[in-house]
Amino acid sequence: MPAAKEEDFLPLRDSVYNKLRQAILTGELPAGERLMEVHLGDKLGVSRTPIREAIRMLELEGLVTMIPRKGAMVSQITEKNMSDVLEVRRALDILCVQLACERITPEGIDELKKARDAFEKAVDTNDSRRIAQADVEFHNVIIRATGNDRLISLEDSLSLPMYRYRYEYIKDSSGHGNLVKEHRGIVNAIEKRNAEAAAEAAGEHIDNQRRSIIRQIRLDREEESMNALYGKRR
Amino acid sequence: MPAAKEEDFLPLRDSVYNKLRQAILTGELPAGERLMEVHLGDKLGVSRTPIREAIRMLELEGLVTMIPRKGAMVSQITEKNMSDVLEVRRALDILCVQLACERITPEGIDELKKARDAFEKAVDTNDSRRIAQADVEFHNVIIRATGNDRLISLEDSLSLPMYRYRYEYIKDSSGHGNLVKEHRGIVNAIEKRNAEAAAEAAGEHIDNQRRSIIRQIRLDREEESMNALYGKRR
DNA sequence: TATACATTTTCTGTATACAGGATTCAATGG
DNA sequence: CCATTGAATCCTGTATACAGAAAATGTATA
Repeated sequence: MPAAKEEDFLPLRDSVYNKLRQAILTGELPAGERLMEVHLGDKLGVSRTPIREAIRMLELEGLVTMIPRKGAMVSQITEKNMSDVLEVRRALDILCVQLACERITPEGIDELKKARDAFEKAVDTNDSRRIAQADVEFHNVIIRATGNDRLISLEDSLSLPMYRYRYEYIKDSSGHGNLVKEHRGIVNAIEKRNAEAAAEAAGEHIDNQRRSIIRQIRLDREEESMNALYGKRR
Repeated sequence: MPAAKEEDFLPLRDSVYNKLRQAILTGELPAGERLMEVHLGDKLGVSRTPIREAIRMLELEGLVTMIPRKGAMVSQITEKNMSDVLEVRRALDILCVQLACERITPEGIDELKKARDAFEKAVDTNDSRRIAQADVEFHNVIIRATGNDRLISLEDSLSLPMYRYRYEYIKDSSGHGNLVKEHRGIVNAIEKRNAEAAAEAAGEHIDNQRRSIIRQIRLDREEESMNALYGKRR
């Protein structure tokens, strides 16, 4: 046998879950959109059963809201909501770098530096999509270095809701070199295993992110109310 | 109409979810137990559909583990696992008290003091069940005072896995008055809105909890291997 | 006795059927 | 012209049916 190729079986519910998740995060399914089971079913070519199970999962993650006997809808993103998530993420991101300082292996440090360099290269290209991807990978290296599985999965699900604002955030920050500077600071602190400095750098990093995202939400809301004024509500 | 009595409709899936959750946390469904859909179905008098949806939710919470095409089982509690959860909870508990210092209202402080007193009274009775309940309520007051909905629901789901050890932990600590002392420290710090002191007190509180739980897990494991030695495996 | 293979059983995964609550819209009465 | 009611429709909640994978069991052969 060439390699471990077993267990590549993916239940439909998971495939549906991923697709819906993606659609919500990219805005293809906008906030407030109703998720009707039959409709989604024939759009995705599956029956209601996997759809329902996927919705149950999205519900527990907070991406969709259920009203009994009424149905599911894409959760509204409010400033409060996002602010709550960011508050939690701030604490967990700091925990991540602190743990990374204790536990990262030499290979982990190499990996981290590679991720940092890849990120800087991506910034040079000015390709938002690539920058975003490199940014995610950078953070993933740190998160994995904690070795804490629960933390890994929590970070994953708490990052989700803000993916919609990622591009704007990157456009905001990458031009000024802020992101690059912040990443360097984090890497340096972790390499020296200086938990305090790492915590500070990570805290600043997410505070900047918060500012950018909150500003974006306010812009969106403004635009929305303008549209409403001009009767552009669909 | 006498009062708002609407929306007391609870889908079966939620009822099943609660029952299974309870059964897992009380140990009625021990770790490793397979959750078979038809079996649970006729035990609870419902069809497979609500069972499956409840299992999807428990899975995302980490209480059950799925193996594709094999089925679901109650998640094994390992020391690593619990340690991961406690590590995250430590960060979040500290965040809770810090936020509470900023945001708690005068009424919140009253409520907190009441919860503290109720807890002390419960300790006097030496009734573990009652102590546990008062302890949960005490923490809930603090958590609610943060006003952060995401934090509230996360704390809820992160507390779950350790409910199994709660009684032992309380027997460990309440005798020595540790718990009472720690709670007092937390209340004092929050009342003075001294975030730093509150953080320290909360950190110590959960560190003690951790010690007790880890010790308990090791005891359990020892006992288990003894049973295995004597052929008491079922 | 042990091993390999066929068979049967037992579950999960997925689709579909059926019942009842909610919503809509039009007809009717004020 | 507006409010009310009732039927038609839509959609969720729940049950059930069917197909295929995995495990268990049994059987034959070395």
